[in-house]
Amino acid sequence: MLDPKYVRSQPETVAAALAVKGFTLDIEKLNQLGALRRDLLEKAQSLQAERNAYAKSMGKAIGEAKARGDDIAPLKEKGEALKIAALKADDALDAVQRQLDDYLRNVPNIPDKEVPSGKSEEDNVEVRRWGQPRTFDFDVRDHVDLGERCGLLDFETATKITGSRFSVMRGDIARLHRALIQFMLDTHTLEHGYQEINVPYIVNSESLFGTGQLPKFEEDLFKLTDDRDLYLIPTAEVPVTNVFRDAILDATQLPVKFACHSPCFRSEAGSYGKDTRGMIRQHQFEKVELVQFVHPEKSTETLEQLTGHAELILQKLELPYRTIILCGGDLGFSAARTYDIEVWLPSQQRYREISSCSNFRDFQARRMQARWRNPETGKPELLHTLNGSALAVGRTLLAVMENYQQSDGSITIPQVLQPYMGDQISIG
RNA sequence: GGAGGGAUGGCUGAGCGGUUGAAAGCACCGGUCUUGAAAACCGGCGUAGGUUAAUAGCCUACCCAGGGUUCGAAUCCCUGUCCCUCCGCCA
Repeated sequence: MLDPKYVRSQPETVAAALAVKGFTLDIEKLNQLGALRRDLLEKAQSLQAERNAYAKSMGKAIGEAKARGDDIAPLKEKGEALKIAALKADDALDAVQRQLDDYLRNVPNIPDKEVPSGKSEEDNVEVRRWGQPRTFDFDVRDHVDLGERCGLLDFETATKITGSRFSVMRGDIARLHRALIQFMLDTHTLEHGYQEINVPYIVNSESLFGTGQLPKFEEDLFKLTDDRDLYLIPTAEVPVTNVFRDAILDATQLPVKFACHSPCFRSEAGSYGKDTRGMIRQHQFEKVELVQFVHPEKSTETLEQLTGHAELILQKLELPYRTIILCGGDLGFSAARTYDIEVWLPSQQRYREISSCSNFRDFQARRMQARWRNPETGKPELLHTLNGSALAVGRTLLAVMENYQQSDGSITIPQVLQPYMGDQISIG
């Protein structure tokens, strides 16, 4: 959520910034509701003050009246009238406040100044490229063919068990998948100073509101049908970021850096017919996620570091990639700036997204009330939150399969993964 | 699943219908004292919103959350959430 005070005081500036994201801020509506709210608030508060003062005076008055044997009913009458007036004023205020909240909760984060303008992914800007796509002297297979050939990647069985957009992995492919997870977690915990964390894969709606998936994007989620208001996580970002919901951290604790492996569940409603082949877009996939909580002045540089941590995984795996900065129109609801990392897929002859690293500034922190105590002021202030995939495991697996395939359909295991595979060097 | 007991400020913990935004202790900050520190003593010390030039005052809300009773609720009632103890079941 944006700071309501900031929106109120600089509506034109906010509106201009949000336009980059393709969002039209209804200044008229905000001004109107804001002015109305202020009037109603003042009215409600002064009525309440009157009511409180009267109630306070009543303690003594009733005692005295009783001592004299007087009827106390007349004394209560005025109190009753004040109560009714105050409740009425509260109701009027609540109605306006709710409208204002509903509106503000659905306003996206303001993009950084450096974010390029643009409507869609066409307008994203490449910032760097690493590695040279390999040239093959044979016809490349995609991961589906490669998996079928060794019999260890099976989409048909998954369809039988559950439905479309699921997969079954067996044997060395399942092991390679697991090796990738171990490798990623070890790299981030041992080399980049992240603490490994394991969290629930089912979360409540408050957590989803905190990170910004709710209220706007409920259709992307799997919701449990019992009456407990729970959802499967679409990303570990949700439980891990909410670790510090309603918390006040000490300045000495910062930065907090978590690395989390988890499955992710996405309904993929609205992506029918898109990436239907293979494991690019699945309802269930696994991911190693990095999450950081930092001092507000550090988040800009932290995003660069965090993106670098994700890139290093691809470098160690020797997979060619490029990094792009998302344009305003492609930027997510909660993000102020996002870098996507795209890995080279020989079967598609193009780069495909394998990681997304974002700075949310105080947007999520405000929704979650995740704060730190500033020693300079002694006051709690909002943190900045960031996260990034490092990496999406399923997509990394298929990138390894395709980039490391041999003419006979076997797959060479990248050097850094061999220790995690019992020094095995090839699959199939 | 059954039977009980809880939830109060950064922490511990009183209060159980009216001068309680909340005793007391700890922690923290400022001061006195001291060569320095500790101890002792004095003072301060929640968050959010409104008003305001103001981080000054004043006002409002908040004692798990949401409803209710009452002129008046941290205190009484209802619902929910979470925690604890015992029994049962269970990976």
